[in-house]
Amino acid sequence: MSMPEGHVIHRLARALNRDFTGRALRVSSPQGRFAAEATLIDGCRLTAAEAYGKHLFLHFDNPEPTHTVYIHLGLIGQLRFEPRESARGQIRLRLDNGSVAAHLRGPQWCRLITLEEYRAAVARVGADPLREEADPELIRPRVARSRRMIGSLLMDQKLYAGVGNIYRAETLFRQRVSPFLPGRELGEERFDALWADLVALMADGAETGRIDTVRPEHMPEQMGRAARDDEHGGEVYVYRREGLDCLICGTPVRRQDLEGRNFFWCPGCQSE
DNA sequence: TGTCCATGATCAA
DNA sequence: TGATCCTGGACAT
Repeated sequence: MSMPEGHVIHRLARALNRDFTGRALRVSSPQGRFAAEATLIDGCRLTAAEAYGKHLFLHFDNPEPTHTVYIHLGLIGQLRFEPRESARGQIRLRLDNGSVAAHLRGPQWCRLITLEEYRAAVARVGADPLREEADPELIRPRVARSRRMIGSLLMDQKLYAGVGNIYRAETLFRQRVSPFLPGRELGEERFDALWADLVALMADGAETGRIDTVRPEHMPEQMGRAARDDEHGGEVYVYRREGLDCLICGTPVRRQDLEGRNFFWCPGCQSE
């Protein structure tokens, strides 16, 4: 349903910029947990929505020092565009542009922050494959020095911002890289290949709202349906395909716990 | 009706 | 490393 990897956050920023920026908004917190903050920016104009990795920033022309709403959806949060009256569930934040409402439910956090705090937050975020100015050279040396495995480094938001559990598994598979390879043994070539692949995959995801990673030549007839039924909303090689045959080599896809998250991979294709 | 689990991250120890 | 937070769908009972 909701799929909060970076591409989703970028789509939300685009949608907000299309339909909500430039206007004064009614801001409220029906649930109450953001009510005091909402009062401070109610009636202010939204000047821009921005995504950095999985972090979403909404800038308002508030005369107070607190200009920016800082949202992180976490695992289960969702931001939906709905009729104002839609009252299902607990609505932490409502942005009302007069014709439609943006409803935030179940976020990991929703805070009102100052310009200084905004700058600090952005500075903490790593290279985001979905941002034009993202510079992989800033993280290359850190990956190249690291003893941590690449499967772990890819989930580190201070390095690869916006990459989540699906993109991690899928890009490692596509580039035939073992998740257990330490960063220091990755090498320039594979680092470049992973980065380029993330840029392409995530741009496509931001465009379509789905995570499709399977190349046409590997797409079996009957797969489309099975993959869509699996609910993550795209066609993939390994994510949640435990026990099914690898689309390339036929080896059963394996699942393994990696630092508390499910990791999916093909031992045949990703031997090194 | 209840339990488990999820595309995430933080905190305590 | 494990507990915790937040929502909602799948599945078992």
